Amino acid sequence: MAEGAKSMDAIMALCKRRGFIYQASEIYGGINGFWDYGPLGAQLKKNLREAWWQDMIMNPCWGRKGPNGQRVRCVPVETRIVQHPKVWEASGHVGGFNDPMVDCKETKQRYRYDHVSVYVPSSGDAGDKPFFAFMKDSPSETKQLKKAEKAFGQVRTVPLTSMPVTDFAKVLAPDAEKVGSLTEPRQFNLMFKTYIGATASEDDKAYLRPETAQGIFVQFKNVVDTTRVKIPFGIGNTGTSFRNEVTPRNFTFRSREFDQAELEFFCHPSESVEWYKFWRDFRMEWWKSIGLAGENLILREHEKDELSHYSQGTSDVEYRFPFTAPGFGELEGIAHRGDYDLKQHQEHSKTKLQYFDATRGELAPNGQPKGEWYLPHCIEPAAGLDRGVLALICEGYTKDETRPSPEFLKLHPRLSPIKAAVFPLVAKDGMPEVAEKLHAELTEKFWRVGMIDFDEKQSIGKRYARMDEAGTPFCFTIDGQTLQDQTVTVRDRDTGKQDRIGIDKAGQFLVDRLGV
RNA sequence: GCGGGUGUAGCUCAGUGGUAGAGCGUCAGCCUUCCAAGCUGAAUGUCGAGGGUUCAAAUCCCUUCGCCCGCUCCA
Repeated sequence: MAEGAKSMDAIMALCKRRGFIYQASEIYGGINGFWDYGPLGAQLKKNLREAWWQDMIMNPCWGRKGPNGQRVRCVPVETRIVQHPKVWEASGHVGGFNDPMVDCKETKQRYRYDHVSVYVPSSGDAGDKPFFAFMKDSPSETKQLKKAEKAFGQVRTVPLTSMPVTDFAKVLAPDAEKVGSLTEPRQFNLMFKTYIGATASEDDKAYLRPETAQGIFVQFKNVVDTTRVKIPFGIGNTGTSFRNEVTPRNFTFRSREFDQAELEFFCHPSESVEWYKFWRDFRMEWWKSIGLAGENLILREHEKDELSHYSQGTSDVEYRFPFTAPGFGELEGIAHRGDYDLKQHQEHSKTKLQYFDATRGELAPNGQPKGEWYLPHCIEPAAGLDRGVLALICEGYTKDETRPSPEFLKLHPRLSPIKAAVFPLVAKDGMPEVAEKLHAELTEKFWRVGMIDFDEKQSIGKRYARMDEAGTPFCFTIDGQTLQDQTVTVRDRDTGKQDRIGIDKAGQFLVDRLGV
């Protein structure tokens, strides 16, 4: 790698040191899979969410036109973490959110239940001999085949799922020496359970949502009926989701509680593939625009055999995190979901979710279209905000031993929690007073988008270094010359270079660079 | 869930049975006219937690929790 491998330990240390990310409940020993944001992290994440909201909902795709030649239109919703339990039955999360696994008690291997195959005798009766389990395309396949042929002669292959669990006692696991080491299949349901009502019983069972998207589908009809939206249009939803990950890992990357920013874009089936490509490309461009430009970001189109049965295309925006390198980790999935979700909810809720499109259908005698009822197809760009924050921090984290401040965070000015800092070069000769005035002025102007810092303590070098670690892009310094000609120096975080500008131009300088 | 590693100040770590330490950071004062500079001083510790052995445990034993890595899995 050109810039050398970044150390995740160093990044995590900086995150804590500067107040970006803390372990949740740390003073109680921490809690696996949960992370809190400190002052700078909270602001950074808010800025990321805001950027998403602005560029997806308020001014979708920066005002550009979609494949239909018109401006992209999107509206927001905010739906609840707890929904009717049937929502998750309809969505498929209750049934198949995770695959059952079987464990081998002898080898401690874990296998996906539906991936294990078994050699059985063609005759069907194994007598007192074992069944030989194996994993396709693994060494166990040929090894077990030899044993099975020796035992039975003619063999055939059946999936483990077709065998009664009571027969597991006779199964020789793929890499085991003794028979009967496989546990019964265990269902891992990743959904958090909760109970509604103060006298909670099993009958009151509900779930914390595993994704925000379903809230959109469930309210699709209300949005169409009440807000004069016309297809094609999108509905955005952001918020917290929960998944009981088997293995929370890699800092905040796989957390059990995390925030998503999801858009469901509804369109006519005939235009869905074009919209899919449009969103896929825009979402990639968007991540680049906020600072993930470079070879660490890729758009990966799923292979045909990776696609869900209903999908005509899915791609992931993936970032090369230090812990995934040389591989990549998913930041966002852009999926063509067809009409799968609306159809599911239509069936389960017995509520008509079809859309009446007055611009389509045959022409009536008066020349107007008769209209067409259809279930819209849906394009789903679903981003992980915590993963986004982590990617921004990893990408921004830079180590350069030749600098006076060897560690710094190259955050895009639009995302940086502290937008600028104001320093008196020394805390005397009237400089603090001038600096405080500028600080107040800039705060007044920029508090909506981020913090403006003021610091007069210690040496100027330490103050620059602190701001470098916080990812603050610009520092204004009041010096002796300021008092004579009303100019200040502005220092660039990434280059350390300084320019001198009029003190009255500082605000405009930031406006030009913050993307506000 | 399994295996390996690890846990001492905000951070990085030293401390192998006998008074809890260092560097950096932080804070205060002095100094200082541009890059973690210098001087002086200060604060900060359930030694991850619980139990055991011992006259005495950060140190030995058991249990447990968190984090990191691998397996597995996955957005």
